[in-house]
Amino acid sequence: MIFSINNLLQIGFTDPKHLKAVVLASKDKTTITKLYAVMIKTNLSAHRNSIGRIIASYARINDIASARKVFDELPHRGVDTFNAMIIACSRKESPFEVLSLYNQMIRESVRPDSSTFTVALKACVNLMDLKLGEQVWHKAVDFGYENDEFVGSSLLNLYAKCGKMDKAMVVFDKMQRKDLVCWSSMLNGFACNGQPREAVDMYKRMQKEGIEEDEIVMVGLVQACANLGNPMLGLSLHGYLIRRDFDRDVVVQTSLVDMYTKNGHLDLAYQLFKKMSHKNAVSWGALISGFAQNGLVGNVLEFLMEMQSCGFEPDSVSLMSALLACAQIGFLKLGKSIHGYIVRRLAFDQVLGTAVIDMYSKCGAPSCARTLFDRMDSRDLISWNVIIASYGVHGYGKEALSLFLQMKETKLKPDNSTFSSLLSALSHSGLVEEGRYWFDLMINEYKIQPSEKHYACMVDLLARAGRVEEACELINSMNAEPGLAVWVALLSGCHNHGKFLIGEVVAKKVLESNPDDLGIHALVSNFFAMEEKWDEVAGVRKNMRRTGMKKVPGYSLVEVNGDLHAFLMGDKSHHQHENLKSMLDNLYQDMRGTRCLQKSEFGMI
DNA sequence: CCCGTTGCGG
Repeated sequence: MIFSINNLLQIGFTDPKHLKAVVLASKDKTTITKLYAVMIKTNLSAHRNSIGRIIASYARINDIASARKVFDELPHRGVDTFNAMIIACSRKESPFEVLSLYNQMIRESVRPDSSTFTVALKACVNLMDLKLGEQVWHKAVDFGYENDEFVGSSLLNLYAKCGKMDKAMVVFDKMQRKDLVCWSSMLNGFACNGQPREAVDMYKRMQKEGIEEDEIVMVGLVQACANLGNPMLGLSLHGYLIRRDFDRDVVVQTSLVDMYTKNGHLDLAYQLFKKMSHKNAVSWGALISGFAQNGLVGNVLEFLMEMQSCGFEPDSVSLMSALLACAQIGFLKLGKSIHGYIVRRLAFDQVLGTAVIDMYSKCGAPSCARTLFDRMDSRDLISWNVIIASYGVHGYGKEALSLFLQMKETKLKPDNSTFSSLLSALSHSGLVEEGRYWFDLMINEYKIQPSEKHYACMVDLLARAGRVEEACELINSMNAEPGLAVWVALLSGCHNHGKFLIGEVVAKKVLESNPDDLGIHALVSNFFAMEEKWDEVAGVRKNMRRTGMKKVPGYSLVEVNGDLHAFLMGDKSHHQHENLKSMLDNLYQDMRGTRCLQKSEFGMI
């Protein structure tokens, strides 16, 4: 039976059967308010969940304040009214309100049900509060919801989002009944926690048990494929998605675009993107960030403009990619205007602010970076890491250390990248003793196991200062087999300080790992040249020509009034080449004349 | 009522 609202408002309604039709039909505030007034007058308001439906109606039109008013005016609140209010707050993403209502229920001895616990757990996920979530779960068990699929999948999701896949796995295996959401929570959890192999295993297990998959499960699988670094697997998955007709979903398409860019197939990513009939801001973000991560700066800027012409204003994700692109090529002028746009149109928050600061640092304006860093409202771990790295790469080891000491005064705990930046800064400034001191403290006080990067920094630090033997001792103390970066740092030290005997062994080690970097081969070649071992030099040179090296040699890029000028080794194509060459010759003569030129005399920009 | 896409650092 269908009733029109006006009809019901006229005749009044006394039958609970009217409720569903009434509330479903109410789409504007005035009607809902009228309905509420009628309900209060009739005995219907006493009917189970009639008021809950009014609250839900207000929530549906996003008028939480009215919903709250109705809720607060009620003399007696049952589980359904509480749930309606809790779900309304959950839609609005107000986890604190959700949990406050949940606590109120417990206090007033209103028995929560499955949906109460489900939504309360989701609030804990939003807050990333594992401890609180586990408390809610224990309460759910007390009330007999241990085997509820909704509560169970929320718990799995809590563990997944907090990076506790081991705990999730224990719960999952003990679950008596699992719905599709439970499976996708696990699969997506593995995919998002850097365990793509386990995600694929989970999918295989699903197939073995005959579970019917959906788009959401497939998104997790695509993400796993993106991180597996197996482009062929990604291609065949895409084929499967087409055959199963799962490829028409925007989210599936966007995750495929992301997968292709992560696997280096930018052409396929763009082809797919072009074919998408509905693109959202996230799709644009995936495309732009994919090209930015692969260093294709021109495309990033082009897409950013195309995005605008399609009616999407640049958001924080696309601008972050644009800033990364500017940082890569030193495009200070564009970086500055993006900074301006962010201040005017968005917010200079922690994440965007840090990206801007990093951009200034990489574009050769470390003092701008520092000024912005000091002006930030709040700084997270990455902000500190960026500013410490900024001083390091510009050769200000002492300042990097001083900022590190300031960071120690905050609540933030330095992590392995903080120490990477610090040690690298100390290394480039020749602060050997400080480097040794903080390296030891990192291990003993901060309990951070030194990684390959840290060892490479330390070997660089010692070898650069000519303490090659000490560097060798450090390498011998390593648990794992040293990687290429360590040997290159050591060889560089041997080259600069004429350590023939050690260098020869190290050069062999470097060549053994078949580096695809031209610069490394050049270093080995230069080392042999210093030893006047011309046969070896010829061998390395021949090898360089024979095997196409992946990494192109370094080149300088200078921006003048918004125009970019690139200079490659031996490249004479610049229109002012002769002028530039004589200018550089003059500068070089001047510098040789000024014997004790200090770095600080260059000043900061 | 529970699960899905993009994003700052070495």
